[in-house]
Amino acid sequence: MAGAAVSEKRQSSPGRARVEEVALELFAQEGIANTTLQRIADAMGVTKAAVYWHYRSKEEIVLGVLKPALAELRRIVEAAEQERGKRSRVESALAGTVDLVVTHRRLAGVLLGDSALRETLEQHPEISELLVRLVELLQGAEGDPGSQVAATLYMSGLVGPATDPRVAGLDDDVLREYLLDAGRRLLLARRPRR
Amino acid sequence: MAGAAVSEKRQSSPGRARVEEVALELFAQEGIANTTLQRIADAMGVTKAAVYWHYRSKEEIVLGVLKPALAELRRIVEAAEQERGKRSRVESALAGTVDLVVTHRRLAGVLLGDSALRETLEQHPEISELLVRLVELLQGAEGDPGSQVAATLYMSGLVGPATDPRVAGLDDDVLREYLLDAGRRLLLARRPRR
DNA sequence: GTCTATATGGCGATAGAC
DNA sequence: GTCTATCGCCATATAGAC
Repeated sequence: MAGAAVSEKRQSSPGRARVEEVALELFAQEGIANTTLQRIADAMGVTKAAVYWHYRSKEEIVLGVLKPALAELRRIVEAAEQERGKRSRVESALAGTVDLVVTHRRLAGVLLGDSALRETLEQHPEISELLVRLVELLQGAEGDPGSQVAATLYMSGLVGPATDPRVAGLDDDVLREYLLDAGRRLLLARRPRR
Repeated sequence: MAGAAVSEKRQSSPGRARVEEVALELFAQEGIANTTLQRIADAMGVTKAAVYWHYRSKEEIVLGVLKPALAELRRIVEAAEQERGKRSRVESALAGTVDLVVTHRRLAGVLLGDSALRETLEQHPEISELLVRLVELLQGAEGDPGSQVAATLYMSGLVGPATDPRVAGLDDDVLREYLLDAGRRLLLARRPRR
């Protein structure tokens, strides 16, 4: 605790980085709920108490793991909202989310796949507000039921390509193109009026 | 235990039906992991031990709740496999799964949304084999990566429309049509070759 | 079939020595 | 920063009376 305590830099220490690295791996493999502090500690070769020196709760570990992805998602949403046309906004949000999922598959799988995590995220207004903005972007701001159904199908569906072992072998660039194709058909194709 | 023990009918007693009814409600509202036996018992106005008289484990309750949906899914898969053309098989599997999700939204939400449940289902070969056959049907038997991505996006995406509060107000018939539209665009639209 | 009471175990989290 | 040890809690599951 030499000069580190000065002004409390919050977040990011080398110790935390190591914890979050192995935690992500375990979260992706076995889910958050099944990943006990004991297993994280075992994987690091230390004890629970050593892990807990860096954090005050398990939730803090989870949020630490998710933080980079959420920061990136925020940039994606804000960039998409800068686009002028409706269609451009959808395209931008689509390209951004696909890229995020493809390049961070394990993290995306954790973020999207864990139902218990949703409750946690809803406790954090700045995060759930971000997700609302994302869904609105994907809907194309139409707000008609057809667009809502398509948008929620796409959003919740991303977990499949992120975790399905059958697509795990695809290169990033290949998966990205297939996902963009699928997303465009779902979100941008002309739909019958009702 | 008058004449009920004769030949062990397995499954389905009036007592089990009542348990599974309230269990489904709680599973849908708060997830399987958060639904303790105590809460099921409270909702029924009895004690944990009374609930446990009908079952040997919590997993048996979960499987009991899921059983009707899985039986229906089996009929859907087998019917789709009887269709002759590739496209007909996709159409049939799509219509069947959409109908299942729409008419049993809460049950579908539980079945599709719980990540811990997947591990349980994978322990039962006859169930996971059924899901494999379903994915193959939705892929159109092509097996190319684009079809795999689309199929897994659709499958994992169904949980959204099944649970999203923004579409909860839609009538069954309306939601069914929107989901069929989305599914057709995703699974049946011509895709660029690669 | 339902009850009270308890066994059994794992979890997150803390205390305090080193 | 890491350790040993332990607390407090709540979960599933069981025993046995009624």
